[in-house]
Amino acid sequence: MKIGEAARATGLSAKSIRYYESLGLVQSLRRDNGYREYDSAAIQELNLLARARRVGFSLEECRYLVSLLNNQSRHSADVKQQVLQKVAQLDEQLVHLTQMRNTLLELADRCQGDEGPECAILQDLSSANTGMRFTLVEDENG
Amino acid sequence: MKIGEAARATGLSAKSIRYYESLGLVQSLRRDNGYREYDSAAIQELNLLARARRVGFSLEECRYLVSLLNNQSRHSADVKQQVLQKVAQLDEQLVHLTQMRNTLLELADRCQGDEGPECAILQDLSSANTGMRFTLVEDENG
DNA sequence: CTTGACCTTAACCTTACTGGAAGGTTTAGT
DNA sequence: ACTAAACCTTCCAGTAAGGTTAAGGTCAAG
Repeated sequence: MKIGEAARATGLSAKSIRYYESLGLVQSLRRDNGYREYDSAAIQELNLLARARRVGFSLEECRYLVSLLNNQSRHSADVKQQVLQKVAQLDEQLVHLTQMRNTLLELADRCQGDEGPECAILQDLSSANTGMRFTLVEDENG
Repeated sequence: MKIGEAARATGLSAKSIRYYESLGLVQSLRRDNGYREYDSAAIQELNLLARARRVGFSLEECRYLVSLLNNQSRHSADVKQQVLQKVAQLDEQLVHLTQMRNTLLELADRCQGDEGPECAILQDLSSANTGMRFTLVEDENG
């Protein structure tokens, strides 16, 4: 298999495959003309890279997963732990994105959204960020 | 205000402030010794940048928000639309991350997680990804 | 007079690629 | 045999949003 076929087979771009090779994540044989050649074991590795990337693993994490794939004395517990750790990371991200989303919705709710220039959103975002839910008010004895 | 104070006041790093200036997102006056000087209007812009970044706006989107902040004939509807568009983007991301998370949990469920090398996760990830729930079948009339 | 805390610019590192330049190879068609 | 399309090769540059380090100027205190 040449790189273009390998790309179509795995859903990666040829560019990405060369990039992964430059990082030592996969190897390729070479034909006499210099073209890269991929066998079924290489295609397996590329599939792992493609799919692991799609579910959120970084290339360094993929490097570890590929090493496990090629290690016949691996423990499946190590693979599982890596996956569950990634789930925990995604959960953190989800919490963060949800907070951002809710903040934006609260801001949008307080904005008229008309032809006028007064805008609660801009007022809020451009003022000092206390991070507080309540506003400080001046004392009577100032 | 010097850049360090401005940084502490807004929660940005001095480095980021210089970077934003290099992109033309904010301006600064200069003292005789070359130090940057920030007035309250500049601090407002920096606050907008800091907080807009935190809720997910890109620097290019921030550029637009700053231009609205400085445009007295703006329409608050434009600000609101930008915010709601960002909410929609975050919603897309949330869907995507949630799918990734669920895929990973399904994979983890099918893995023993023991000392042995057999691992449903690696098997799944390294095999061809149809990504399909249904398989394409050839037409009778070709 | 020196130390420490500031400030300045410039240049490189990061992640995970994508695009393009400049050129070699193969294949199909005429 | 010639040519054009469709492959392939390497290398260089750029993206977002800064962080890090280097090398040096400025300023206040002790």
